[in-house]
Amino acid sequence: MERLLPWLSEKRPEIVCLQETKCVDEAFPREPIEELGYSLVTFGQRTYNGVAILAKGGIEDVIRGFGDERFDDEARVIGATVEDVMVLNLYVVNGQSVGSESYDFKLSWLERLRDFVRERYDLAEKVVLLGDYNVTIDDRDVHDPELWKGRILCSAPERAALQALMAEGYSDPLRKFTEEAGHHTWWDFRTRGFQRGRGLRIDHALLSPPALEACTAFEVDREARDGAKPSDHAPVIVTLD
DNA sequence: ATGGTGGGTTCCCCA
Repeated sequence: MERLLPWLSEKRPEIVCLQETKCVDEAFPREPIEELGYSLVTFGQRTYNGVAILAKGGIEDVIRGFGDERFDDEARVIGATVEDVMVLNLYVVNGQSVGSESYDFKLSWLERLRDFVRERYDLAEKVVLLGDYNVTIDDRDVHDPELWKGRILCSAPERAALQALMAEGYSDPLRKFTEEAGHHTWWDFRTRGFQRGRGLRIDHALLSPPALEACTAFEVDREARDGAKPSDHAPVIVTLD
């Protein structure tokens, strides 16, 4: 909250999606956010996971989870409509390491996400599928592709699962503006990755065709990753006209 | 192949 509130005041985004809130809904600190003119919806649990949507406009048609008991005991999905934009906010399973039980769960989870998206959303609408995907799209998202080759966040099956979602009709807006590598969104605390400039791009905002058409800017707010007690992620800011 | 840092809870787990 010490970092979010000043950031909200400075940037004033229309919609903000949070992941890893690690907080039950009853305990969520709503008032300081509402005082800044935002309404919010949350889907949280103690210690792990948790997602929230904040918006200056009205938040409607809220959904929590996939509606599938195999996945919904972990609070990783919240969706809503804000004006003409349908938002799905995701905290994708990390997967720990390639071949682990958690990794298999991650691949199943991504498959379920694809089915959910196919069932729920109309590609003729402005749809934004965003959040911490815990997957790099390709090697341009990796500071050192040789080092990361085949590892968690970069393995071929994870990327294939993300590609399958994108193949439903959702595009990475960064590639509307540039083909260059970089634009990292996450840096590991353990290796002091941010200080060393060794990051990954694992946070994405995938857009339906009308949303992509309306998209006029893409930015990673690296400043928000700096300073005292930062998140290990930097916010991705996508502008739709 | 390993460990490093950080947060939150419990003396360990997850990222």
